[in-house]
Amino acid sequence: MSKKLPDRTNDFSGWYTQVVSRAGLADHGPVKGTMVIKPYGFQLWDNIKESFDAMIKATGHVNAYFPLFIPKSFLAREAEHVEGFAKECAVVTHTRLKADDDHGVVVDPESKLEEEIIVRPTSETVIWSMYKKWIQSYRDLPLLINQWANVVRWEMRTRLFLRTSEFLWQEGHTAHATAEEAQTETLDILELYRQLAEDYLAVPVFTGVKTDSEKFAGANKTYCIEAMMGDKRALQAGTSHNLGQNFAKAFDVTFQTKDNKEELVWATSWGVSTRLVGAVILTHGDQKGLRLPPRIAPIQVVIIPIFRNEEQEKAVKDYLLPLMEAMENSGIRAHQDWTDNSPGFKFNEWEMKGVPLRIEVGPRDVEKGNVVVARRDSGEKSFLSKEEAVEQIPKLLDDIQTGLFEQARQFRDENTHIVSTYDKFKKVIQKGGFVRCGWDGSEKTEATIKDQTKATIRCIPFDEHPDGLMCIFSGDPAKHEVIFAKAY
RNA sequence: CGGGGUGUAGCGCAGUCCGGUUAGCGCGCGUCGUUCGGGACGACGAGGUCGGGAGUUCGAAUCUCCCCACCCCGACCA
Repeated sequence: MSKKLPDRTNDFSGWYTQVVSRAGLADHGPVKGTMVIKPYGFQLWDNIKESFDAMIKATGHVNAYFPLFIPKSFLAREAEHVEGFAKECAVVTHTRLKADDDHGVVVDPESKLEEEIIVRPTSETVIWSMYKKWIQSYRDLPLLINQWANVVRWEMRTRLFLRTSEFLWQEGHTAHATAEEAQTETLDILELYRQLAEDYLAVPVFTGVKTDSEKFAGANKTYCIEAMMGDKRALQAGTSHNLGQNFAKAFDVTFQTKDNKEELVWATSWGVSTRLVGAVILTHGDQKGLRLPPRIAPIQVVIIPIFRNEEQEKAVKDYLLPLMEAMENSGIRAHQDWTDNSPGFKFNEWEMKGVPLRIEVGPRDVEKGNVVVARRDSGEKSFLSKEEAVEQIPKLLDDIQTGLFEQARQFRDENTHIVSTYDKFKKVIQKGGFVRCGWDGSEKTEATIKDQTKATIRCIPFDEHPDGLMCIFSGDPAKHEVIFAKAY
């Protein structure tokens, strides 16, 4: 394995693959398109998960778990939904194997299922089949349930974290008495996603609504957060759907109002996935590897001891004790690396893994009462007294958190262009970047542009100003101001 | 599913065209020693049904046929 990563500007995708592997985040599973999330990668996901879990619990949501298996017929209940997912469903057709003649196994034809079972690509259908039982009165509403689960979508082209056949996510499914309430929920959750992305992952996002062609199959409206990756392509980082009464109709879920009328309930669903880990890598990584935002970093501070003999080793170890204790008391996730690799090797290794702060402690520091503190974001090294270090570390971590966000936002803004001619549009898209421009609202325009440039409408941003704008393609008055980009 | 490619040690590869002793190399791994403030070095060592099957041959990683797997490029997607 070569020591240097592939060049991030020329071979971004090679760079990504290597970072995922060499930072110890994930590996390929034995079945094509599957992913093994390794401990370091899983801690990262866990921290993201814990952060969001706290947010939804604080807003009245509760967790539950619904089955992996869904009757095949359920998917067909909602017309658009089935069309959207049919092509990528794994199907269970048999329930057992039997020994083969030559020491293998074959599917036992006798075990064929009467009704085949699909592996959930998303859980709307099972959940709404249950909601039908649980909802009778307006008193049962709103029903605010989330689940953390795996889902399977049989993808043709996969990449670790960004698109895998099986992935982990959370899916919220809520039921409400009124359309207004459902709409409020949809947007409230989108706001939580924005906070998760920006305040925790330090990934700046555009918020907005999807066009009809890009919306979730079965939704009335899909809202999203869209981020720009280091190669100037867009990544959809989270979606929140207003499902209207589509699933209530499909599963016949009604409730009695206060004045004893029977009405269909209103629904939302929303999800973020392990793709967020990919977003962090693609947003903050640099030529040395990962750079993790402190709030979600599995290890926030790594300590590299330096010594030449047993005497020095002991001196360093003792010297570190109070420092470790102080960090533990302030809730900092610190790790000492006592492996027998050389210090230089460790520096590179932990930089690859993206640990925000590194502390070096050697004989010279012990003698002077110092430590060396190095920032992963800027590479800057400073020599601090031990006491200063204890005091400065939380502040440095905060600095890095906001610094990474600011850096990413600046990069995104520099590469988001307002253009008014299709020529200019094509140039920007080809070079890489986001385009903000007018769109006449027609699906045909959208499809033609996609065909010609590979760029899609990532969203109609909430802060759009379509007045006076012309459509970039047709020249007609714009119905919306939209953001175009090539997407993952 | 179409087009292209690759299967040899944990990983990356050479050897295959032109069959011939004991199948190599780099990284990694193990033991010991010297190192250690930006990817250390030496010595010794472990590790292979050469993707699978059948065939040709005195002899097959190498030639022939069949099968399998995976990767890359085109139509879908969080």
